[in-house]
Amino acid sequence: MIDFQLLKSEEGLNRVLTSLKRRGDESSSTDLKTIAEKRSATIREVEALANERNVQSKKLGELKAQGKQAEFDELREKMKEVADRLKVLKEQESEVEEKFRYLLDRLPNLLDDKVPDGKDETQNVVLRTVGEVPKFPFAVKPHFEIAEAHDLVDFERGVKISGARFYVYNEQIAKLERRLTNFMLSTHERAGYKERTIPLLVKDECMYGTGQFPKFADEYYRMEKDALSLIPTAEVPLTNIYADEIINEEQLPIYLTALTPCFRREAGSAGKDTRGLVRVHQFYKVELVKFVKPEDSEKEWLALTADAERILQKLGLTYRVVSLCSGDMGFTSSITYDLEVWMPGLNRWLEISSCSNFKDFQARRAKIRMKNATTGKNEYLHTINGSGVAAGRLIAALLEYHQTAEGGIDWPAIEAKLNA
RNA sequence: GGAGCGGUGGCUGAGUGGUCGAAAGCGGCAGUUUGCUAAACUGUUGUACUAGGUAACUGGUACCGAGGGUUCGAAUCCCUCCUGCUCCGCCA
Repeated sequence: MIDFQLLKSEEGLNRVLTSLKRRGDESSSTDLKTIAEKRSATIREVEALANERNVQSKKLGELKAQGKQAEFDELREKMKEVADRLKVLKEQESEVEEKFRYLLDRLPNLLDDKVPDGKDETQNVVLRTVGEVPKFPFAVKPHFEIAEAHDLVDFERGVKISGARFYVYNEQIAKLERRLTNFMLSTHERAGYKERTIPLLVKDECMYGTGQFPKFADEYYRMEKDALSLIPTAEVPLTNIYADEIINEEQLPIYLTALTPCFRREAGSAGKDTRGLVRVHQFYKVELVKFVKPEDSEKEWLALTADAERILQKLGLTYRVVSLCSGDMGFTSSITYDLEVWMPGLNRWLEISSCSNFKDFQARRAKIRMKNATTGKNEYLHTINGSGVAAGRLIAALLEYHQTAEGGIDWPAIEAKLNA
C-alpha cells in the first residue's frame, strides 16, 4: 500500500490522484482525503477520552487503597458514563477505520515517473529487441500442432483429469522441462540468487502482503476449508519469507529464487489462447525476488531484468524488452519491464517474464523493514521481482524455434543450447 | 484425529484485577576504568498510531498469540479461534 501520510498534504494527494489518473483508474479516490481526515479526528477524540479514563481509573485505585469508600463510589459512577461514551466512540472509530482500510487496500501503487503514458497494452513502449526474427524456409507451425502431431503433450487427457487448460507432458517434454528448470536455477545461482523451496499453499495475509488480495481474489484458487490459496507465483511465499521482520541494513541486498508450479484461475480470459501452452491453469516458473535498500532499487531492478534476459539469450531466443505503459501496469508495481519472446509459430510476441519494481508498496503491506545502519531507524525496504522465466511458455517457444521442415523437433539443437 | 501442557519485549523468563510497557538475567548501544583486548561498573535499549516541533525530541493512545466479553480499571477473569510442544492413533 502507499504511504497514507501522503493523503494529508495537498501535494501528496495530488501525486496519488495523478498516478491514479494515469492508470485510468476511476475509483473513488477523492473520498480518500475526507475519510483520512475523519479518521484522524475520530482517533483524536477517542484518545482524549481514553486518557481521561486511564487517569481517573488510576485515581480510583488510589482511593480504594486509602479506604476512601464514599469518594470511590462517587467517582466510579461518573466513570461509568465515560466508559459508555468511550464505547460508542470506539465503534465509530472502527467504522471509519474500516472504510479507510477498504479504500487504501484497493489503491494501486504510485507510478514511477519513467512509466510511459498510455491507455492499454497497445501503447506499451518497446525499448529494445534482442536477436533477429527467425526466418524458416517452410511454413512454420504453432507449438501445439507440433506437440499434438508427435504426441509430446497430451491435451485431451489433461482435460479428462482436470478440465480445460490442463495438460499432460509426455516423456520428452517432461524431461525437457526438468532440464530447463534446472538450467535456469543454476544460471541464477551463479548470479547470486539463493534457492528456496517454499509452501505452495499460503495464508490470506501472504496474498494480501504481495497485493493479490483483496482486490483480485477471484483470480486465484483458494481452499475454503483451510483458508489457504494456491500460489499464482513464487513471488508470494518468497516475498513473505521476510514478512513482519526487520532486517539489518548490512544484510541487504538479499536475492532469492525458487522453482514452483503456479496456479491461476484465468477468470475473465474465456476464449483467449484456448489452444496450447500459453494460457493454462498450472505451470512451472522460476521466480527471482530481491530485497534491497530504497536507494538501490532502480539499479537492482534493471539488474534483475538482465538476469531474466540472460536465460533467453543463452537459449538463443529472440525477444524484446517492453516498458509497460501507465494503463497496462499491474496494481502493485511502480514500474515494469516485460520480456516478450518472438513466437514464430504463433507469429506474435509473447510475454515470458515480467520484471517489476514495487518500491515500498509490498514492504508496507507485508511489513518488511530494514534497520538503517546510520540512523538506527526502521524503514521499509524495496522489493523487486521477475520471472526467470515461465517454463511452459519457454517450452512452447523452444518447440516453435526448433521445428523442422518435416514437422518434427530438432532435439540435438535444443540440447546443444542447454549444454553451451 | 484423541489426551495433556503452553503462547509475555531481540532472547531466556517472572508476573492471577489497580501506580505493569511490564521484574530479573542475557544480548545490543553509549560511557567510566584500562598500554590493548577482556572483565568490572554506570547509564540506555520495543513497535505502531496520534498531537506539537525544521529537527533532536516531547506529550497521548494502543499493543503481553488473534478476536470478542466482563469491569471505573485486564498481561491477569470469561468465550471463540489460531498456534507450539509432548504422548497416543493413523499415513507416508
